[in-house]
Amino acid sequence: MARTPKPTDAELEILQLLWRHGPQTVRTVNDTLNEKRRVGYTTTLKIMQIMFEKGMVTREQEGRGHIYSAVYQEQETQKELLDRFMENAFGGSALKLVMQALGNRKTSKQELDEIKDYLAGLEEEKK
Amino acid sequence: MARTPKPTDAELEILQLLWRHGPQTVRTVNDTLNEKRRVGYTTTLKIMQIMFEKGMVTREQEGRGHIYSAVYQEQETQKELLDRFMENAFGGSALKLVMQALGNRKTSKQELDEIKDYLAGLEEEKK
DNA sequence: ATTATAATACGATCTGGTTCGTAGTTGGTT
DNA sequence: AACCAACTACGAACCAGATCGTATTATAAT
Repeated sequence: MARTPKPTDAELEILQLLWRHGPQTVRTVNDTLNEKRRVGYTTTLKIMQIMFEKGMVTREQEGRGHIYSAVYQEQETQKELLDRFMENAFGGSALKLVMQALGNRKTSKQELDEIKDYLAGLEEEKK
Repeated sequence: MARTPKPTDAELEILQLLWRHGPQTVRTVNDTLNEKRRVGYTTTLKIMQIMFEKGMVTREQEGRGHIYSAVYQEQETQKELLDRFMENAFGGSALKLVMQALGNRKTSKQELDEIKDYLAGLEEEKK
């Protein structure tokens, strides 16, 4: 029960929706998912039930059904996933990962500037 | 056969070793793996055989056994994985990913400097 | 040549994730 | 009260990955 559980791909897809649009019913989530690809209602239901058992979401009764909410915030979940990914794919090197993320990709000048500002801020803290 | 196959976690772990220490036997790979955790020899063998079938590694006979080599370079594989991960976990935002990677983590001043230099280089190209 | 050693090949098992069908329940409508 | 629509709960089926045991093969040493 201790740590924030690591979501699977299907779970992450649902978490994204809960983060973006707030607490929702299974129906709503499933409808949104079906805008992109075909998924059965009970499939979505099952996954959200599993997420509930794992403690990744809470739910409260509302009429006949439930309204689900994400337990962990987007950022802390992303941090966990990133740590794992950085370890698995980049041998733990944040440097390599960042360079790969910025390189050979159409990062806008504006984004680069934002990152530079962000870096400047970090340096301040370190001092 | 077309694209660079997406390695699983276990495969990636082995690829790391092939990238770092060059072509090796199953024995060598397995020994190295066992420095960190307990894995049976046939497990490692099996995975490397599968990787061979998938075309992720090549191998050449050498006495009784084989010497395995990675087919795809570290960087191109990392790029594939990163693209996928960025999409899944960060909704495709390189900016968010980079910030998360640099923030709340003990990135050394030296690493930060390297990144700044790298960014400066990128800006040059863009201009 | 026989044997011991070490590698390969193969298949069985286990686990976790995804998908969905079916059965049962409940609340709102008539 | 009876009915219908929508929701939940549950479990079956399927697939992929990981792990390992066993059988087979081949090399090198005696």
